[in-house]
Amino acid sequence: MGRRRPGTTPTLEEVAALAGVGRGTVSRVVNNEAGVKESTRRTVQKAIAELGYVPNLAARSLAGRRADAVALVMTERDWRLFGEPFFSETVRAVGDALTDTSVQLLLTLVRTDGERRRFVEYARGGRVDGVLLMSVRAEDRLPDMLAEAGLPTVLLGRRSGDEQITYVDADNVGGAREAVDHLLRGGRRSIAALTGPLDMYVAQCRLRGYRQALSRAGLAADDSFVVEGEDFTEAAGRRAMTELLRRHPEVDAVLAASDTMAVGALTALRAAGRRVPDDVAVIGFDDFQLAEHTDPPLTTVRQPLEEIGRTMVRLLLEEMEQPEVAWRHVILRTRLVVRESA
Amino acid sequence: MGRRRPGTTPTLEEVAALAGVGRGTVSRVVNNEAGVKESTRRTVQKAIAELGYVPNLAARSLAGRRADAVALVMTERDWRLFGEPFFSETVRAVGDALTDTSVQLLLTLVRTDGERRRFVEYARGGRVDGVLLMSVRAEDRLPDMLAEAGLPTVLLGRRSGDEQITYVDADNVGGAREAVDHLLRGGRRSIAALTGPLDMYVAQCRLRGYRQALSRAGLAADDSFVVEGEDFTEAAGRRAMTELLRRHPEVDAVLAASDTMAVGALTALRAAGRRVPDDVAVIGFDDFQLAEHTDPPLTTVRQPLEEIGRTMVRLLLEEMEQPEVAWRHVILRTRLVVRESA
DNA sequence: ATGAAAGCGCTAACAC
DNA sequence: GTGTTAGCGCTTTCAT
Repeated sequence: MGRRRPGTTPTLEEVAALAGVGRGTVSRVVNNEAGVKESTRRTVQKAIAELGYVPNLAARSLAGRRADAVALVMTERDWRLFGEPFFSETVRAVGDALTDTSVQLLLTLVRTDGERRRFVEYARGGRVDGVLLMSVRAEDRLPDMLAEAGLPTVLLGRRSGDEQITYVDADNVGGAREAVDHLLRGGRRSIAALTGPLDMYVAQCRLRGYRQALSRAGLAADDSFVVEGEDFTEAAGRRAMTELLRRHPEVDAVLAASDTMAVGALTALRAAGRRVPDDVAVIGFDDFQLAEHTDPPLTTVRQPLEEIGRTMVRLLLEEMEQPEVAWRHVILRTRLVVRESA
Repeated sequence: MGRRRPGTTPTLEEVAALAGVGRGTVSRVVNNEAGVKESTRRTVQKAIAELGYVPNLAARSLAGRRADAVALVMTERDWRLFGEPFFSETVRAVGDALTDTSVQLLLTLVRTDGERRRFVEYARGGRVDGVLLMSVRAEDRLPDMLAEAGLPTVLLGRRSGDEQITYVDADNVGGAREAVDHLLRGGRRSIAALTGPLDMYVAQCRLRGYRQALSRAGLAADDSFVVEGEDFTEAAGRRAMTELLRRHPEVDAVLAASDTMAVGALTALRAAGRRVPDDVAVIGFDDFQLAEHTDPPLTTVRQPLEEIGRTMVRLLLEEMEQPEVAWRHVILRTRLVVRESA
């Protein structure tokens, strides 16, 4: 709408008049529906081109069809995190999954409660057909507000063990367990975990996998080998590793809750004069550029972000078609990417 | 609208019925218009709350009002760049500038021509009131397509010297000149420039500033001291610096076209056994975390991103009100942030 | 101050 | 096949 000069945007009706057909026919042509004589179709298309007609999307949604747009929402107080590879990779994956559709992807960043309210109004207002949410904290009510409004909603990750909304998640428990198994096989015995903030379910899961691996190997649990990071950043990893070295100088392996944390851990280890990986092995969860550009290269637990994005989109589109399904959960396998220094 | 169960979303009419007033009155209350008796207003508000009424935005836009949304578009083939601090900082700045409005910010990423087309349809379809564009290449027609459609459009940066669309830009020429002046004052004489891709106007401007400073100081221009990077990334900076050292081992100062490039240059310099800044001084354009976390800290030419974002939003909102203005240009001053090692 | 009525541009159901 | 018609939910005159 804006203040577009009236007349600038021709309507369906004007196209119909120029083509000498009814509005219904034009509508059919525009929406590529079958059942229009080829010759009329061409006449209409010429009229459309001549007038530079573009459908008014507001009218279209109002008339009962879909908005042809979905929102991908990031709920982070700190927008700098939005520069993290995890986010940009996810956005890319979701965008890729939508390229062949006519669905417009709308990225929205929700920081405050005010923005939360505004977004709910926007979404409930029927401007999107569905919502994808990433990085949702356990206490965030946004997903419930959307779901209650009857909006198809899909989460990346879950807020707790009994999430009542459709989500796609990586097998964080299994991934962490596998990583620790790998360390154990390598002969490591003093294995520590630098976790993410434990009010996030994803961090809890990874910690659980770590503990499972140790207990299955018959090793005693020692929580002094677990240090909680305040977030998943490099700085948090550095601080956590420093604290860990203070407690346990004898540590010979570390599982970090993210690849950025792992890089932070490396820094702290080097500052303490430790050699990696001969002296201390480091495995990071997640796997982006950072892990590749690290020297020595990090072994990582890779999340299938590409597939996570694709799956989220698939579930969302399906949910838009079949509202009778209450919710579904999909867990994707992680993959251990071993990078041993030569 | 999705497949929202009918009746889930009450309409204005139902609110009016419950409150025992006309639809017009409810509309006025919802939009906070004056001229409604305080008692009626309260009655209506109670009905709204009771029904959980939320205005249908499609209907609202259709009825002639604004969409109450603006899009911030990134046109980058490579979405990884979207993780660059320049982008996230700009997004943050624009978001901040919009927090106190009822305007929803929609971030969209446009990579291919297909996505370009889809976005234009979306925007022309009246789902946004205006468009902010960042990182537009010289040959990109998207801004023109939008402007021709009568959509208020504001660019961050310009595509050429005679941009015919409203834009906000930093004083790239002045910033580069100031940086080189600073190097000259420090006694440097063999000053090189690692530029961005020269098909981008911003890169041309920074190169021009570099040349101006040298020529004003009476130094001969020597283009073998200029190396063009393929983009603004760290890798490009590393490669450009390596090439430069091959050509001119005697170089004693470098102006890099971005802070990430500057970091890349540092790496290359160190690999070549050069000491920074005693031996070679480095100044980066732009200024984010990287510059701070670099050792030694980089001197940088800081762009006022906060103010750029604010100004873009202001211009866009104004343009939405006054379509009679053809276009406006705003250039903001940069600031040299000197960080000398102790 | 408030109700009634006329669209906004489109889709979909129904006639022909 | 194609034209006609009835809304979708809201804003906005225009009466009252």
